[in-house]
Amino acid sequence: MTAPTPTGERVAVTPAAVRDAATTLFAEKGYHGTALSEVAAHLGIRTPSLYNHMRSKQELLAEIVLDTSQQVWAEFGAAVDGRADVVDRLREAARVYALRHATHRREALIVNRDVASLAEPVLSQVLDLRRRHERAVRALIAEGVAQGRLAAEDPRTASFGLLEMCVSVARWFSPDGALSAQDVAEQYSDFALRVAGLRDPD
Amino acid sequence: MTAPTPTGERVAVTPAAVRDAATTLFAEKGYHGTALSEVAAHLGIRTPSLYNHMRSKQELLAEIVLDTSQQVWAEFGAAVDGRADVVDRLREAARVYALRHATHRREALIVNRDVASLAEPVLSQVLDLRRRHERAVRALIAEGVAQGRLAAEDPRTASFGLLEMCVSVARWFSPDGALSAQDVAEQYSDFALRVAGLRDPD
DNA sequence: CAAGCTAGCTAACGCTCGTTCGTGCTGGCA
DNA sequence: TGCCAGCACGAACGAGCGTTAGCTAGCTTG
Repeated sequence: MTAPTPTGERVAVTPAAVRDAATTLFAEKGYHGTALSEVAAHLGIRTPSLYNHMRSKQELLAEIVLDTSQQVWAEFGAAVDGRADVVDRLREAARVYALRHATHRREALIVNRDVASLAEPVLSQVLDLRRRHERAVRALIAEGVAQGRLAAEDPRTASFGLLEMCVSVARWFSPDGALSAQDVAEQYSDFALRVAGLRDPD
Repeated sequence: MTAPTPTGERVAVTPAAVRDAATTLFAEKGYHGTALSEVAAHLGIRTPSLYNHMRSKQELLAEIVLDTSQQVWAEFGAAVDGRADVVDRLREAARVYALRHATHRREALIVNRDVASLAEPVLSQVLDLRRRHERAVRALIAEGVAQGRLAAEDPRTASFGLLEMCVSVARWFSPDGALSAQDVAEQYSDFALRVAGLRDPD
């Protein structure tokens, strides 16, 4: 059950462990920049042994990206669900999005860098999920503007800026830093509302 | 002087043309995801002929990324130079940065995606330039806060969010869209000041 | 018209990649 | 105790990569 591990690790090699190692390496060096031999070395086994736990390198990428994209969409739904105030909904949507990019840095980096390396049909599914998310945020901003609560002159531009700002958390956040993931998410949800033109911020 | 061009192009093949083709393809599919054979096909020549106009694939990447990074730093200097008001300086710094990401989309995408594929010593130079830029923006924010003109509670977090928001322009902007690069840069410089906590926005 | 440079070409290199195959050890269960 | 499934292994594959070498057609220059 455990690998001989010439590199020191002694964790069980499972499909989840393979995926985790691939996630780390894909995030660090990119999909095309990572060889399966590196994934295998990270687990202390030889390259062909990987195929006892996965079907292909492409499927590894597809799983990581699709799962993450679906979770983003689900979290957005949960964030806005049951909140009446449009500003509250937007704040919470931005907060969970920023929080995810602090707590799931590796997956976020892969989604934003290697989506172009995905094969169909997963590529279309992922792009569709991403589009739905952006449109939903844009609609929130537009609703806030219509109610006079927000002052964004162009909801599309604002939604792009706001979302990508949250994405960028994955590029610098460190769990060892002074700020916790929750702290950062809180700050970024404030930033997001300011970008959307919240009147009289607290 | 002109290539036989089985693919239809008939422009002269020069070092600049090779770099331009590589820029387009690296931006689209990533450094490791692009084969030199594709660059050659894009120019209507065979792969080995590329070596009459370049030294290596790695050097192609290094030139693109280093040049761009240096220009960013130079533009920042020119933007803040001679402006007394700290808010004006920050606004202009954000404006030129956002503008560049609309007008030089391909280069921006490469810098942000493939910097990890750079070899030393260029890697260190690029990271250093990027760090200088971020620190300078952070200092502007801190100065604005000290003067009571801005209300960012953490200049570091704000500078990251603000800069990466501008970077994201490269991911969606289209010169064929309704907004010009200047329009977008204007909007984003407003966003940036709001993120930095500008009091009573116009 | 001869010489020489430019820049294209084909062929070939050494290497690495993702993937497949068949073998053999090993540990849990009947 | 004997069997069977699980899983790591070495060997090998075909393909594609970046790069080099050597050749040649054509333009420029005296």
